[in-house]
Amino acid sequence: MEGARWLSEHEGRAWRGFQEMQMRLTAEIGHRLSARSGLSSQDYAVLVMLTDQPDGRARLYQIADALGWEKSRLSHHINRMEKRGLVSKQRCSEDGRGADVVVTPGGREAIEEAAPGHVADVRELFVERLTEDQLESMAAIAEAVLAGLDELGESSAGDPDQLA
Amino acid sequence: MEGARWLSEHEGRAWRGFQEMQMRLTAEIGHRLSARSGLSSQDYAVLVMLTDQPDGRARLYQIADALGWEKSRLSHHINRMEKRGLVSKQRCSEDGRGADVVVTPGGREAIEEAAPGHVADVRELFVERLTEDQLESMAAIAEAVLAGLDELGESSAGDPDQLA
DNA sequence: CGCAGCTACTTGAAGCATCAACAACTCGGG
DNA sequence: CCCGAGTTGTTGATGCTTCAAGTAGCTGCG
Repeated sequence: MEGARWLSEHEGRAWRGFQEMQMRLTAEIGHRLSARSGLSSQDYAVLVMLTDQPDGRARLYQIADALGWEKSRLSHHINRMEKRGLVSKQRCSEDGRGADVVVTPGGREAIEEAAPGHVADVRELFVERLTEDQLESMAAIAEAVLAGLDELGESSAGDPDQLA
Repeated sequence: MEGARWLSEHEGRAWRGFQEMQMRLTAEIGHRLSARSGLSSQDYAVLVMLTDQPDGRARLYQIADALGWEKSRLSHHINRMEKRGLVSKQRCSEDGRGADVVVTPGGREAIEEAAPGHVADVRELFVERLTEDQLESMAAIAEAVLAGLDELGESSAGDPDQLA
């Protein structure tokens, strides 16, 4: 604890504030979502991604990329969603190893029912709490931090090991 | 999707930015922490809380309150940390049902070794990416949102169900 | 005292996330 | 054509989180 520069009062307030907001806000919003619709935030994210596609279908790797998830996590999750009838999987034309994921009518209904309430929660707990300037700031802050994260894996390809 | 007011471009940028920043930043920082020190963010949070106490000890419910965790989660987690030698549990004087959690020397060493690198990561990936004004904004934003969340459970006690 | 109800913590089951290993396929060079 | 290398997805083990139920000790009221 000697050599490193600690966080100043100012910096600490921002960082701890971010952390606590992050935990409590996502917890509350996720809890409300699943209480009302039976969908977890993860289910919701997958369904949004799929219903954004014109044909309601996407390859696993496309979903994983869009959501920033690991392949294995998605594979497990899609299996669970399939058991609940929200999506179905089909061996892919064109590429014999791949699989297409398709929203089922039930999945579409679930998200269409869930979305308005979810947006209302985001409004109530986040958007309405902030001024125009603060919303603008939040977007800029996220952009700056994400740009920093993007720089990391940039030089030597993807994110794995970096071997020289 | 009809009755509810959707998010404007402006609002959506702030919300989605927050979400993505949240996911990627906490993932990266947590990953670095555990790669270097073998401590998860959760371990780290528990150890910080304990080493903040003058005697390095606290009751389970105090830790749970400070961290905003559920009792059961903490109980499981402390058991795992105990197996790894980071903390130890003692039946409590003064209250026969309770248990005190105490940092072990090993736990203290682990966090003292982990802290400088962790702070450096927070600096590199968060603090240094932002201007003074943005740090100030971030703190104010968190405060505003957290105040909103605090109002929720305020009227009829804790956070459970709300029955009237 | 006796008992109801509270608080503090534990437990077990089920779902979810992560990691490492693997199987199946495609693609490009010889 | 064949082989090696990369891509796509699956699987199983392990650890973590949540939920509901349970145990044990405290507190207060008749």
